[in-house]
Amino acid sequence: MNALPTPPTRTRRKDDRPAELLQAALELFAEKGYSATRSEEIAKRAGVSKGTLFLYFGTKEELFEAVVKHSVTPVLHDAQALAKNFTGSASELIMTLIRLWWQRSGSTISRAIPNMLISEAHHFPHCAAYYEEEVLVPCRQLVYDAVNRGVASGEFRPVDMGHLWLSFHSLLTYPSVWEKAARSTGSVLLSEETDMAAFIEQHCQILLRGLLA
Amino acid sequence: MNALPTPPTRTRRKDDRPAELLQAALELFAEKGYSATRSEEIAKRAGVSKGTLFLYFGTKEELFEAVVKHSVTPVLHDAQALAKNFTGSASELIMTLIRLWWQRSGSTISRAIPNMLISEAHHFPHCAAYYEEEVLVPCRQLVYDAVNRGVASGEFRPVDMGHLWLSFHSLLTYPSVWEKAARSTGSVLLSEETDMAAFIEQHCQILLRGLLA
Amino acid sequence: MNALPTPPTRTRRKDDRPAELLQAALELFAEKGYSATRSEEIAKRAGVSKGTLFLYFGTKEELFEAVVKHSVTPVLHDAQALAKNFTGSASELIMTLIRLWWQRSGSTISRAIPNMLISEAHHFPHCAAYYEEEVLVPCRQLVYDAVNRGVASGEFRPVDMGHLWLSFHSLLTYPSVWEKAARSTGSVLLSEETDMAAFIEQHCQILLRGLLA
Amino acid sequence: MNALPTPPTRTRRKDDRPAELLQAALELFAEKGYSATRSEEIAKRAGVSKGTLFLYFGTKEELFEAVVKHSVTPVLHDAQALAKNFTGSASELIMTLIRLWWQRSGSTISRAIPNMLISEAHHFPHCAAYYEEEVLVPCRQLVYDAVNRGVASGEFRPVDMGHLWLSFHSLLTYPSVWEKAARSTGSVLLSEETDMAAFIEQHCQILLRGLLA
DNA sequence: AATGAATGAGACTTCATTCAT
DNA sequence: CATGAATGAAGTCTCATTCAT
Repeated sequence: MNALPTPPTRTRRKDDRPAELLQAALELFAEKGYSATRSEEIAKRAGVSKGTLFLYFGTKEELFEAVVKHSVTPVLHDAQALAKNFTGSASELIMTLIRLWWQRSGSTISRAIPNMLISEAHHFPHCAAYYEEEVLVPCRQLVYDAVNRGVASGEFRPVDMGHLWLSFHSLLTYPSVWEKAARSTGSVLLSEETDMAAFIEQHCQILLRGLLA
Repeated sequence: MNALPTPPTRTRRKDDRPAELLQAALELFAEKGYSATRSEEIAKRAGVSKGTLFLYFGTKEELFEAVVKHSVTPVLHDAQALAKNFTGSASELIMTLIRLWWQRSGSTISRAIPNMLISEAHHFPHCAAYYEEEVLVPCRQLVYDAVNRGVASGEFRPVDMGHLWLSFHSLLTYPSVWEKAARSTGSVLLSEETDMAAFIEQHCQILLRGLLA
Repeated sequence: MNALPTPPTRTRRKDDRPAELLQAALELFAEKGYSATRSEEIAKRAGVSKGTLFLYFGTKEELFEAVVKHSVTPVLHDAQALAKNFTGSASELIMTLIRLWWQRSGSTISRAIPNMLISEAHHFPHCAAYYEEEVLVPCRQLVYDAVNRGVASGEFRPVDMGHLWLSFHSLLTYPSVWEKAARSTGSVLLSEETDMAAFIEQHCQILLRGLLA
Repeated sequence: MNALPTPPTRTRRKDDRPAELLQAALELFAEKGYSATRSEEIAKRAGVSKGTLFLYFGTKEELFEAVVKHSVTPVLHDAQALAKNFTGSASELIMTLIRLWWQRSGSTISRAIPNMLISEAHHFPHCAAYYEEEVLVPCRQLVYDAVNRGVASGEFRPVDMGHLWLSFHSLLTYPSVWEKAARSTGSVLLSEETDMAAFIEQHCQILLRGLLA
């Protein structure tokens, strides 16, 4: 009754703002896509005014690029480090990488990014190119190396590597697609209740089993 | 003054208008996505004026819905008919269905539809719901029936059917994603030269092999 | 009382619109300058909506450029034609040219253009460059030729031609400056009632007299 | 703890702030015009923060007004003093006044002011009115008195004084116009290399000669 | 039926000014 | 006094849709 919550007067929080804006932007981009999200909405969700957003990120496009880098880069680096030191079988390496990706990206809100990058690439051509070169190429390399190790050891039968990369790309991409589909229709088939983790697990196991020599 | 007796053959007849508009719309939607395609462009490609477009389809959204129905329904019906009369093994049935889908949809311009429906669903909520109920649900049923047949006959090991449907949904969806990605960035990894037919073939074989008992 | 003026419903006047918009734009630019004039205002004065303006001129900048060309080019061409065929003395030629400029430009609303081009050049760099090359250079040439003729015939004493061009440039420019000054303050000194034609006449006569050998 | 006995020489003293801000503002206004100059830029050039600028001058408009007064008033006062005590001919008085103006204003950065006042008057209506009353009116009086003296002594022929004032107003105004034109386009005709002092000299001599009886 | 000129809501971005620290 | 983070009004341009012809 008498304790009004802190009145939302202009607070100065220079250090926290970027992260707050990034988070708000990621959430809204994930919910509605890039172009359907209005800048002002992002600002409002971050608790600041429209102007403040543009104080930290000069352009909607720049903001998006920051969201992508912030969300994607650390996971990729960790995956590369993990692969470098891995000692188990090829199947185990692949499953471990997929699980890492799932925990850090696929199961989080940032899973929305890949499909957004694809569907709305014309809004941020620079970022799309960056993603291609700095994210997708290294990812493919990880897949190549892991599968080649398995083929060399006789664990896997030989397959076309270019096409196999697409199999994994499709996997990496799918939660993004699934989320948007489930979110935008009140989809029963693709409901939020789906246990995506279990799907990923089963799908990978089928794939790996199908690769065995 | 002297009207020619033979009416000019091949003259644009108004009966063809809807189909021509549908075709133009499909092409442009596939190239650039729904919202990036301007109504006027569609009209121009169909050789009519902007006003005429809205004469046949009251709304851009309605037009899109018509495009979807026009492209998707016949394929689905043929697939259902095929499955009903199929006599071979479960693996063979699945491969045959996938190949039918590939020939009639995945390899044609209409493959762009699924991802568009997902990415831009907020522009046509009604159509997205229609697609869910009238297309995805029957598709899933086809997968269920085929796989169940295989499990029953001992050809496949038992797996979670809900998750397996997602494996197939991801496959049905992927060419759409791939095309947009390859198109919008000058992607090397996802280049237009990729032999998608071969990828589909290999991917399915890995999946089916991974399902074997 | 009972005859309401024609209701301003959407009229289609494709042919007249550009000229109407050009006129409205010139008036407002002259009143308030380029950047202080809002696009919507121009549209409103021309009796159309904001969107219509951009239908005919893709950009505010383009509109301005059209205004400039429309206003300036014909006068320059006529002046060049006049000079080519002129047979009287150098003083007479100069007075005739100045009077032509005054009647067709200096005394009309388009006199506002020169100073606008100077003061707000950063808003339309392309147009400023065009004006320099296509208008100012030819103007200077007219002055050069006329004065040189006078010097050659012994009518004028020799003076520095570069500086003399500035004397004329300052004259060509001044009504633009004067108008804006008189308009923006309720200036008594530079009041609208000033007889600019008489000023021009006197100023030129002083200059020409000062040039006599 | 141990305060140095000699206070740091040349330290920025707050007494200098206004003058430093005024100088920075004049420079930037001269370079880019009033509205194209951002407040923050002025502050930065003066070595203070945006907030401090508004501490000394409550408004951008007030700042501009201070710049104008600071630049213009002293020169006017000196010119008035000079005229009062002058003993030579009318032509000599006029040339002397013009040279004073040139040295103290026309050849310095503050020459940018007159055209700015005219072109962007709508941003500072109050200042424009002040300038009219406190600067232009006295200036005209100086011209009137000087020329009348010449006419009375038989040195000049009689001319319309109102129009003659415009001749001088155009001269006082022109360097401002010329500078902006030369600066904003890479003008060849109005290049920075022009010897404006020589132009002024020649132009005045032509005018005075044209006035001789 | 067909046309295409006209409409106007809506989105991004700038920048003078305020105010908590 | 000084700072600079925060604000929000204002302006340009796009494009689906309407409607006079």
